[in-house]
Amino acid sequence: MDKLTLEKIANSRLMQGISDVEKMMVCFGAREIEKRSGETIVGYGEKASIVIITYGKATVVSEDYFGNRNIINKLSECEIYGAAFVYSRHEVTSRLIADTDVRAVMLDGEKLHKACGENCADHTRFLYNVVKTISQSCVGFLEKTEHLSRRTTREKVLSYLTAESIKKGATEFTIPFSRQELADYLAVDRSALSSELGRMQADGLICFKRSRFKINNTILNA
Amino acid sequence: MDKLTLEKIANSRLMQGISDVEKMMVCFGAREIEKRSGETIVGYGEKASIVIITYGKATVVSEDYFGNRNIINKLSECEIYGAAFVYSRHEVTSRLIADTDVRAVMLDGEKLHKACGENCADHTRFLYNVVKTISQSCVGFLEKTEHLSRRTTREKVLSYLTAESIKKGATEFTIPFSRQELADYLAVDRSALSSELGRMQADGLICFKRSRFKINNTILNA
DNA sequence: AATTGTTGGTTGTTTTTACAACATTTTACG
DNA sequence: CGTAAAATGTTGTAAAAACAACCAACAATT
Repeated sequence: MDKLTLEKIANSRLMQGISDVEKMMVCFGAREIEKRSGETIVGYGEKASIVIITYGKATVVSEDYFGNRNIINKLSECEIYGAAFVYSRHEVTSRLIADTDVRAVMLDGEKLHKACGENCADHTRFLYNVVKTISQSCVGFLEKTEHLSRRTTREKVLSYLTAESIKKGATEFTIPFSRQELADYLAVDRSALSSELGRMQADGLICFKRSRFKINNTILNA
Repeated sequence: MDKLTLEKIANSRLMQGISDVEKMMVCFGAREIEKRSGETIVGYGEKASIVIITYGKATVVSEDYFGNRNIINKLSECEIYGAAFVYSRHEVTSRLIADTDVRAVMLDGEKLHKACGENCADHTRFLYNVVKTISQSCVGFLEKTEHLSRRTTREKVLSYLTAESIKKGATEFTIPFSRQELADYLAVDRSALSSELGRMQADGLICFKRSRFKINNTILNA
């Protein structure tokens, strides 16, 4: 495992405060993988494992039997996928797709359930990091259900954009989605989303160009 | 803390395999509370803590500024609330409401972050239980977003009912929601939900009476 | 610069939903 | 048992979304 890969892994939230990251990789049966843009990194029903993205970007999706795509979230370098499936021992019900060429490290699901037997500080710390990471993604899902629970497209968009604005700490920001992706994230029709965004701009609620948005303070009166 | 309360706590998923539950309660600054039906057990923005329901039932909700209620899930005896907020250190963004008269035990959020210092087996096991429990609720949210992402009321209902059927392992089962609650869970209008359920019954997809549902195998062709 | 593909925007039509108002059934309780 | 209150079902209408088909802008490639 090269220096750079190890560095990316050490930077992931899972490995904060771990003294011997390399040893952990051995413990958890880490193996490096490479995928081309568009390929599936982890598919439905596959053996659960934790994926750490070390290079590139990826999207977590689920699709129903009629091909309706549902975007769950987006992952960048140093971010992880799959922990909730590993530790709940639940079947993998989402799919991880490479947006770009991707390098990643996969930690074996079964090995993650076993401590190293030495009850070492690193394993305890790792478990704590897992708790924190999964909790954060849990709160993230909670936020997404907030958006999805809004009745109109306008309300969904406002809910998402204000949350994003708060996260970025600015009224002007770039979102990580194309139009089609934003539509799939908010579970609305793309063209309907485009129309509504246009109306919202006409109403003075927002300004936007492609994926760059600015929300106006008039938004509070909407 | 009386025998029965302690027993309920020991039965919660958080305490599986813990040898000295009573000592854990001391470590985590457990305090017992009682609420009347309809009262708020934990409100928005309150100090994060883990709540273990020892008697009664409760509902997790969030409301937007215009009073639209969004039901997140329902909790029964031995089930827990709040762990994701505690460990993500995120602000509490949902509200826990008593459906019936409720007795519960609250574990102090700050104390949960500290091990007992003795690096004891019980604390390690507890942390592992936390991981498992939060992972399960994470997967639960994932499932809920599946329902919410469907475009029509019929699809939302089918998605929910088939998931429920699989969970119960039977085609006939009782759901934990009233009509209004199911509507708030699936983010649709109550009367529209009633109509749609009627149409679905007329179409031979389902049979129902109040909260008792039976899904037909014709559902596979829908 | 021309070509091609991708992305975003526009418009009109059909379907679906929200909303409101009311009818019916069930439940709680004096 | 009878009545009130709550829950569920029904219907009609107005609003909103999905859908489809198309156009415009932009990016990448040669």
